[in-house]
Amino acid sequence: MANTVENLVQALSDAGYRVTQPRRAVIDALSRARRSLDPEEICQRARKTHAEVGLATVYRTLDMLQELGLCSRVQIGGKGYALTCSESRLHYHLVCRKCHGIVEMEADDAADSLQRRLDSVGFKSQAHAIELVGVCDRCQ
Amino acid sequence: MANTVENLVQALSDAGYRVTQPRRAVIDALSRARRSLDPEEICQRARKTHAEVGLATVYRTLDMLQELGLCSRVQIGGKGYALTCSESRLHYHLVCRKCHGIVEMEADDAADSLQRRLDSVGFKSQAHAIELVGVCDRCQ
DNA sequence: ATGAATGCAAAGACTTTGCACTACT
DNA sequence: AGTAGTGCAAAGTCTTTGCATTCAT
Repeated sequence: MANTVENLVQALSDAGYRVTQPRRAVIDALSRARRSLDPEEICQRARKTHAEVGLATVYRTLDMLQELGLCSRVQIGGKGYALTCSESRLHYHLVCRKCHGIVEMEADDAADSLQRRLDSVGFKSQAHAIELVGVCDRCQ
Repeated sequence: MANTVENLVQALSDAGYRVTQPRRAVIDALSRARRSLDPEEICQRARKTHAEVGLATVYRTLDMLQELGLCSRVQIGGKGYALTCSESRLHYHLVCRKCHGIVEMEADDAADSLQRRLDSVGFKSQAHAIELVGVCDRCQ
């Protein structure tokens, strides 16, 4: 099941949050992104959909999405970047330290056994994705 | 092969960096920690070993260690936390979002197949560990 | 000896918060 | 209508940087 914009918006609504223009715009910007974006970038892109989007709202929306496990924030060189998952099942995000590009990697049996082991130690992972930061093919 | 304090110091030296008292103190503090620490905490603990350690040096040392893949920085609630690996092979770090405690999880076949897949997409992971942030057994 | 590394303090960057106003439900 | 959500700007944190001095090689 893919996390389309509509699915994300629906999840927001289901969680009892209001579906507002700025939130829609932020989600839209995140979904389109092929790389992880910092809050400033998200704000700029969101403004193309809905002119008035404040940086504070971007931060607030990101917190909300992260709370729901719909996006994650990675730290690259001290700075915070955010990305959404296009898949809702447990999988890997490979984040390039240079270009911030994202490669999503299927979970298959490796992650399944990972999930079983997480259960066995009683650890509740709040994310459906695992971030690996490194250098991608093209940037080496 | 475990990453003892001496191994970490050696790695520093091998990489051409000088082995100074402050750096030793930071490494020592990180190694003893059973949970991820923020820079301020690292600084305070390091001062027990070597009285004069500036926060700036902590940041500089963390950058250095991360560069060498000897420590990683996780983002929890917008704040940056650091942790070292006690193992040098690819494995998982389970970081509790509440107590910041760390559970290290063996890699075994799951991570081995992960490594193979990383190779196949040409992605160079700079970390030997994968961070998973969630809520641990005791904090639920 | 000599240049890398340090501490301090100042500068800079990132994130959160307060408040009057707007707009979902 | 009523309240959650918003933008703005100010406040608060976290991180980096400049520079004279110290210290490892």
